[in-house]
Formats: sequence, C-alpha cells, structure tokens
Amino acid sequence: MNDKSSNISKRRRTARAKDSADYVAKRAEVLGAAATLFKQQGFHSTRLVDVAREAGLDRATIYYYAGSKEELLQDIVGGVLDTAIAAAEELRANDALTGMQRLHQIFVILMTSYEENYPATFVYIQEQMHQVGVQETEWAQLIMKRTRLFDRMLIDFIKEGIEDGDLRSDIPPRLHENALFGMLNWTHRWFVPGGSLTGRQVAETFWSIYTGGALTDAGRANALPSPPVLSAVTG
Amino acid sequence: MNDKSSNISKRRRTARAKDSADYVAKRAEVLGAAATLFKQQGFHSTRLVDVAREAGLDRATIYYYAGSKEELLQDIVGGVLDTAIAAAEELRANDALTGMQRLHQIFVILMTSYEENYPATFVYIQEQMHQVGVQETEWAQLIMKRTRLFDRMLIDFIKEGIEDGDLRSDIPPRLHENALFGMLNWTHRWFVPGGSLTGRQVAETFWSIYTGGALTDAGRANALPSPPVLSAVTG
DNA sequence: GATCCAGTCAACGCCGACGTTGACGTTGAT
DNA sequence: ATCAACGTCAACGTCGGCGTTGACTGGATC
Repeated sequence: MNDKSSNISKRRRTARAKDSADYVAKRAEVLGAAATLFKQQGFHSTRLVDVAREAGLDRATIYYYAGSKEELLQDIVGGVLDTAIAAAEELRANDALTGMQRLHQIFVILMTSYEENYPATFVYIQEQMHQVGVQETEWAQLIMKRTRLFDRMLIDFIKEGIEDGDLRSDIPPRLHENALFGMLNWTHRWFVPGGSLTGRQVAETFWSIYTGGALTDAGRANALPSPPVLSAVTG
Repeated sequence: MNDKSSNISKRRRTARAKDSADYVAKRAEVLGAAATLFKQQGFHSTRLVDVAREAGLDRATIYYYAGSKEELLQDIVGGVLDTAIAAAEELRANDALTGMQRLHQIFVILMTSYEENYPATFVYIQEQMHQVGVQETEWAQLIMKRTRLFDRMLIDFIKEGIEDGDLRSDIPPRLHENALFGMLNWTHRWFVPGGSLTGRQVAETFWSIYTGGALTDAGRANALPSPPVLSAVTG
C-alpha cells in the first residue's frame, strides 16, 4: 500500500524544475492557446475548459502546466513591458539620437514587437494592465509601476522633440503621446499578423501621418486657414 | 389570506409601465452607478453588489430597476451607436459638404458626444461591443450590424476625401480610418471630462495632427532627409 | 516482466455571484 | 383607521467555473 498522493501541484513543480524541452514546449503551447482566447474573448470571459480544448487537452491537464488562470495571464503578458522598457532605455542611452529619432524608433519597435509577440501584447493592452482595475496584487502593482516608468520615457522623448523645435509646442506632450500611441495601441482591435500589411508598414504609415499629416498638397491648400487650435480656447 | 406574492419582476414591470418621473430618475441613477463601475473595472469584473453600494442601495433593489446585469449594460450603451449613426447619416445627406468636411464633423461630434455621455460611450468601446466576443444574442447581433453600418459610412467619407484629392491616396482608406479613429477611441483610456481639456479641444487638436501633422516647419525640414537609424537598435 | 514515471482524465468540493423570495417599514389616499 | 402601492431588505436556491484528487495508460528502464 503506497500513500503516494498524486498532488498535481507537486508534480508540476518537479516537472518545471526538470525544465525538459518537451515540457517547456508543451507549456508554451498551452500559453499560446490561452493567449489566443484571452485576445478573442477577454480574460474574464474565457473559461479554462475552452483553453484546454484549444490546446487539445483536458481541463485538469492545464494545471500540470500552470498553477492558476492568473498565472497563465501573467506569463503571457509578463515579458511585454520589460521588452518595451529595455528598448526605450537603449534608445535613451544612445547619445547620437535626437528626441524625434528616439520617438520614431520606439514607435516602430513597439509595433513590430506587437506583431512578433502576437497576441501577447494585445492581451496586455486589452486587459488594461495599467488600470487599477486589475487587482491589488503585488504583481499588478509592479506592472503599474513599470508602465508609469515607460510612459515617462515616452513623454521625455516627446519633450525633447518639442525643445528641439521639431514638434509643435502648441500641443501638450501628453496629447502628442495620446495621439501617436493611440493610433498604435488601437491596432489591437484590427491588426492581424499575416494580413496585407506588416507591422512595420503600419507603423511607418502612422508615423508619416503623425509627422506630416494625411492631407495631399492640394488638400492642405484647401484647408489652409488652420489656427492654433488650443490657444484659441486656453489662452 | 392573500396569495399576493411580491414577485419583483412583475413589480418592476408595473413600475416601469407607470413611467413616473421618480422611478425614471432613480433608474437613471442606478444606470449611472453601473456605468461608472463598468468603465472602471469592466463589465465582467463588476459585481452587482458594488453597483448597489455605488448607488446607495441594497443589491436586491437593483432588480426593481433592471431585470439583469445584462440589461444594465444594454441600456447604458444602447443609444450610443444610434446617436452616432444618426449624426453620420445627417452629414451624408447634406449635399453642401465635402468628404473632408463630413469627416471632420463626425470626428468632432463623436468626441463631444463621448464627453457628454460619459462614461456610457467609453463602456461601449471598452467592452468591445463590435467583437463576436460578447455573445450570440440577438441584441449583440444587432449591435454588430449597426457597427458595420457606421463603419461603412466612415470609410465612404474617407474615400470621398481621397477621390476629391484632399487625402493621400497612398494610404488605404482602412488605414486612414484606423489612424484617425484610433486616436479618438483611445481617449477612453485617458480622457476625463472636466479635466484641463474639453472634448472639443482634444478633437480639434487630433484633427490638426491628422490633417497637418505634428511637426513644426523646422521639424518638417529636418525630417526631409529622413535617415534610417533603425539599425542602431535592431541590428 | 516488474517497476517507475510522465502525462492524462473523470469526478468532486467549494465558493462566489446572480436572480428570486416573501416580508417589513413608509407614505398617501379614502 | 384602513388599505394599497412604493421602496427596501435579509436570506435562500442555484449554477457555473476554479482548483484538486486519486486513479488510469502507455512507454521507458532495470
């Protein structure tokens, strides 16, 4: 008579400790299935039984690869922010770049990484990780802190662009940011990798709109009387 | 002995049938409380007990004003689309307007209505009503159909702008739309009525970026050579 | 061919949230 | 005073989904 209780938690821990290629690969598959569904239906609406079906497993088997539904989410979106912050820090440290160049770079890098890590980053955006709404967990707090850090770097790039005289100073940095990265982040609602456009093409197109506008020369002539929009009301 | 069972459903129906000013007002309060929380935490994460506390009521009392949690959501976002579609249809019917003017108008109207109906519209955006994710209910189908209708009208305005030679033809209409309305819709993450900027100011500023770009004249001159500096980071 | 282990599965306990119940004040009309 | 309607509330039934259990299978190792 053996009392070896199976205890899935312990078995998961030992399996993860072994770190075999097979286990890691299968785990990635499970995370991928979860990410797909989280993207499609949202985290809360997604049932673990659906994740299991998507991955071709039984629901209980999920727990052989992840301790909880939360863990799936955290592992999916975990590296997203770190990657972005690392890229921004590298740009900031490069003295040869202007603010505009840094802004352009991070913009393109973000979009291409959205594409590469699809759908992980879009899950991150969709689930509003930056909001308090998530939870009061330590993990959520960390995410929020890192998000604010990244945000501050973007604002700094923009301020640099304004101080250099490249970006319009009649628009507050925050509005510059929300316009530019609004276009970018909204891609989570419509962009699908493998479609007619690459992430890079989308990014460059949006960048050209942000910097130069969407009008033709003729259209610009038609629209000529364009007073500074904010000073009229704020001043 | 009377068998008058209280049956909250019937009592709600009779109360709603009477349509007294008090009832309507209180119901609006409940909807407002629900909208606030839906906006903050998302529909699924919001508990009816929280809605009740926000409205200063007992949870059961909610059912005197709404038959279900779903009904709260539907009534909150119900008019949003209809208003937008009506505005777009009016613009379309006005022969005196060019495509660019229609696009500009609907852009400003949408933003100001976001502000006026806050937070209802933002709930609509946040809950991704256009996605299949919601449900297979008849209501969801209708919402999706109406959304596609509105979307088609926006695309038509943009195509008109391109055909008139005002908007750049090297950018597909869909990208024009996603850039412009990406900026707009992303406001649901940061815009708060009563802040330093009105909805109209935000809309006009974004419009000026979309049409003319965010660069100064000097910045435009600097950007002309447009050195490809991406290799500094990626390579 | 016996033993062991990775991987899987049907089944259970549990909990939290929705929607309902039936009764309890309170108000205003008769 | 009586009655009806209004608005409210503590308490319950129910159900869906999470996380766990303990046993089963098929292949590898001795």
